[in-house]
Amino acid sequence: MQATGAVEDYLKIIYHLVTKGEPATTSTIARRLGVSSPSVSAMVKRLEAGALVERSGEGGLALTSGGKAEALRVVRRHRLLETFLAEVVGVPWDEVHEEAEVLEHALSDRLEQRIDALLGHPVRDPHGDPIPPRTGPHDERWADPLTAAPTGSRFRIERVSDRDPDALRYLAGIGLRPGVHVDVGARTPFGGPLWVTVDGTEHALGLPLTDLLHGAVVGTRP
Amino acid sequence: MQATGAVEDYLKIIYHLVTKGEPATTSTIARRLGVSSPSVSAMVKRLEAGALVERSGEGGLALTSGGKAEALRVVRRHRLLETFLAEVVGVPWDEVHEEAEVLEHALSDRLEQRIDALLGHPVRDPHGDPIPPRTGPHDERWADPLTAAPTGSRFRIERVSDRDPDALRYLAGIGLRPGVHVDVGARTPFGGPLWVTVDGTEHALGLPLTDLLHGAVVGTRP
DNA sequence: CGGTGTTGTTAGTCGAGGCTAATATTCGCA
DNA sequence: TGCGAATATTAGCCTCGACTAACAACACCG
Ligand SMILES: [Mn+2]
Ligand SMILES: [Mn+2]
Ligand SMILES: [Mn+2]
Ligand SMILES: [Mn+2]
Repeated sequence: MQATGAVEDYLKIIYHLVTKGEPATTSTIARRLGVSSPSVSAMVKRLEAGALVERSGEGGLALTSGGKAEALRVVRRHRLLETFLAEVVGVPWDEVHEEAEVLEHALSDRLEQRIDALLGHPVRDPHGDPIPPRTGPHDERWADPLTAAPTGSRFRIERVSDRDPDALRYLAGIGLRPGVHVDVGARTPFGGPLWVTVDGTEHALGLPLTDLLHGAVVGTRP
Repeated sequence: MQATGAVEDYLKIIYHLVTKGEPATTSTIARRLGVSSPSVSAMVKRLEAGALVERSGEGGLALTSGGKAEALRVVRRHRLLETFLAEVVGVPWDEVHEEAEVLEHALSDRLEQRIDALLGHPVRDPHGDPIPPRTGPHDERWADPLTAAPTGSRFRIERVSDRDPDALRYLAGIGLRPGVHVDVGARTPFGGPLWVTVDGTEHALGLPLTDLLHGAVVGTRP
């Protein structure tokens, strides 16, 4: 089957849902892609005919090995482009995702390899997302969200979800980027904000925000 | 009307034909685009409905002001991308055209402006083609082909047609690039090669090649 | 003057990728 | 227990952009 831009986007979404443990169903795909359910039904039929996805026992869809390989190629192009745009062109980190979402479908193998070499074969994009290698194994596992970190712990941010530009700008503004350590403070009950200290300054982060930040506890507050 | 990638390519081809003084007809467009005549007929109908082209008295099609503006936007993106790929990414000059042919349809205004600024607002692409400004007048006129230069003259190369990668590689190999001066030697009769001296070395160039090189006579051989 | 290309259009078809409306199923909850 | 909401599919339609087959209008040439 011919991997058009639309096909690539569907495969990528299914890949993201599956690797986050969320079910890849008609409705979740439709919501994430901003498309009607019948459109997804029709596309899934084409993807099945092309042996890129299959119905997986429980609930949703799964990628076949061919579908996963294709999805990884698109994810690789996306994250390489984000890195390239940020590091070489100077595009701010809250804009790179949107640009890469389009360019990922127009990048040739040849140019991908040139960009990869120019960047020195990077392994993480500006949001901390791992860049799948051209061949060989790839680990997409997400670390725990900051939401899950216990009070009094020290937390190292590894990945920041890149889908909301406004959130990204805010987070960058208070110094929250991959690689940064934060001290986890009090948790306000009933869905209230979580207090964290970054660079000596305290901030109250709402749940929508703390769910975007993933990483690992690396000790206790000094 | 929605300017899809296909529409952009049609407008660009019509623009190129018209500015070279060649008629923009169904068959010339079909040949250049590698597409059937009926496909062109249908697309031209859509372009007319969208007020992007109109039948021009003699022979072919003409761009409306809206169609020309759209064509210039695509040409600008194409040539900016070629320049960017060559200067920043290090893509060889015989490959940039093919890559830009695809990327030109995926470049946002925002990114276009960043690249333009990063390059210092270039006015010529790697082949010497003028980059249309974002607004304001643009001169696309082609200088004379080397074919027309008289024996014994000194010729300054301004533009090199970028459509044939093999020819570009060959030309670069013997030092023929925009800005270079050549001494025009004997012209072999009956379509035979033209002798030119570049960098002190004599080369015999066939007609297909001398037609790709455009520029101006800047004096006589010293 | 009568073929024979070349050119352009129409008619009809196709696949991709979207849409709405209608129709099951199933699930949660009063 | 039964009703409404969510979920998925089908049917039917649309646009875009390609294709082939067929046909008309000309031009050129022997
Ligand atoms: Mn995309
Ligand atoms: Mn990212
Ligand atoms: Mn193009
Ligand atoms: Mn060029």
